[in-house]
Amino acid sequence: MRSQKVAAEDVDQKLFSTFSELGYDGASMEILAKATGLSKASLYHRFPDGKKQMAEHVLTNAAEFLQENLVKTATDRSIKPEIRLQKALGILDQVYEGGSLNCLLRTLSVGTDAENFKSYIMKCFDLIAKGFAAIAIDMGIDAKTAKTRSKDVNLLVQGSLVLSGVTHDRSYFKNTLAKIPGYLTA
Amino acid sequence: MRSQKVAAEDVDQKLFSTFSELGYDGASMEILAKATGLSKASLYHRFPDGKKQMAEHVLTNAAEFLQENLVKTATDRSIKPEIRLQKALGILDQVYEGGSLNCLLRTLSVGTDAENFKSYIMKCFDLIAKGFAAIAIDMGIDAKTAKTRSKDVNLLVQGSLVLSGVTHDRSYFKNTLAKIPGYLTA
DNA sequence: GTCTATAGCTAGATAGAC
DNA sequence: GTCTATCTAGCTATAGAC
Repeated sequence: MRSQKVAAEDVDQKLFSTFSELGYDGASMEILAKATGLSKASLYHRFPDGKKQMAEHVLTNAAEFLQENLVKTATDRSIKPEIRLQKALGILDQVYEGGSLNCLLRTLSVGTDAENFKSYIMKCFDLIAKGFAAIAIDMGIDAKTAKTRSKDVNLLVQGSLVLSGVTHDRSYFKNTLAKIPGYLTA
Repeated sequence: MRSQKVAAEDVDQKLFSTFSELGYDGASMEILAKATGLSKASLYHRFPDGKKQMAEHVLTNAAEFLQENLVKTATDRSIKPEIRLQKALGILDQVYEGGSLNCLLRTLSVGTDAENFKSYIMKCFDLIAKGFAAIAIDMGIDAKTAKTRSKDVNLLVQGSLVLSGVTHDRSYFKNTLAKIPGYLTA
C-alpha cells in the first residue's frame, strides 16, 4: 500500500493545534511530524523554509479565516447587527474551541523568532477588532467608542484564555464571551 | 582575581526576566547562563534539578513577593482602602515593569512541563485576587461581588499584557491599571 | 510526495580541576 | 563556588531512494 498524500487542510489544522498548545519552541519538528502524520522530510518538502515558515503559514491561514468568516459576517448589512454579533462570538468560540485551546496568537508571541511573528499576530487582532467595531457602529455606537471597545474585546478574550488555560476552567472564556454584547453596547 | 560569588538575588532577578521574556522552552541553559553571568555548571550547582527547578524557584519567589508586598499591603487596615488600592496597582506596575515585560505567569504556562508549573501560577493569581478582594470589601463591596471582580483584575491585566507585548504599546497595560479602581467599585 | 537515514549542531546535564 | 571540557540526547535540516 503506497503512502497517500495527506490533505493540506488536515496538515494545516494539526500545525495550528500543535503550535497553539506548545508554542513555537515547544513544538519540535519531531512533534509536528507525528501530529501531522508526515515525516520530517515531508514537512520540509511542503515548507522548504522549515518551522518558521510553518508558523507563518498557520498565522496567515488564521488571518484569512478571520477575514472570510468573522469580518465578512460582521460587515454583512443584510443581517441584523444583533445576529451578526452572536455569529461573531460563535466564530471566536469555534476558533478557540470553547476556551479549551490556547490561543495561537498568544503562544507564538513568546520565544524564539517571536518578533518575526508579531506583525502577523497584530493583523489577526486588527481583523477581530474591525469586525466587532463594524457591528457596534451598526448598533448605534459612535465610531470612536466602537473602536475602543472592539479593541477591548481582544483584551478580554485573551485575558480569559490565559486564565482558562492555566486553571483548565473554561468558564472564564465562556463568561467573557457572554459579557461582550453588554459591554460593546453599554 | 578569583571569581566572586554572584548574589542569589541577582541570579533570581535575571532568571525571572529571562523566563518572562522567552518562556520556558525559549530560555536555554546557555541563555540563562549568560544572563546570570554564571556558567551552566554553576547554575547546576545552585539548582541541581536543572531548568525545571529554576522555573519553580522563580515562581515560588513571585508568590512570596506577592504575599509580602501586594497581599500584606492590601490587607493592612491601618491604611485607607483607597490608598491600598493605589499601592497594589503600583506593585503590579512594578512587577510587570510598566507593561514592558511579558508576564512570567503567562510565559511559563505554555510549552514543555507547563502542566507542572500551573499550580504555582494559580497560586500567584490567587494571591493577586485575594489582595484586590480584601480592598474591595473594605471599600464597601459585598464579598461575592468583590471575589468576582478581583478575579477579573487578573483577566484584565493578563489580556492587556498580551496586547502590550504583541504591539509594544504599553498603553493597553497602563490604561487597564487606570481603569481598575472604577471597575472594582462600580 | 513520501520515506529512511543521517549530517551537523545545540540542547540539557555532568565530571573534575581549581 | 566557580570554571572548562565533555557527554548524550534531541534539535533543525538535508540527501537520496522509491
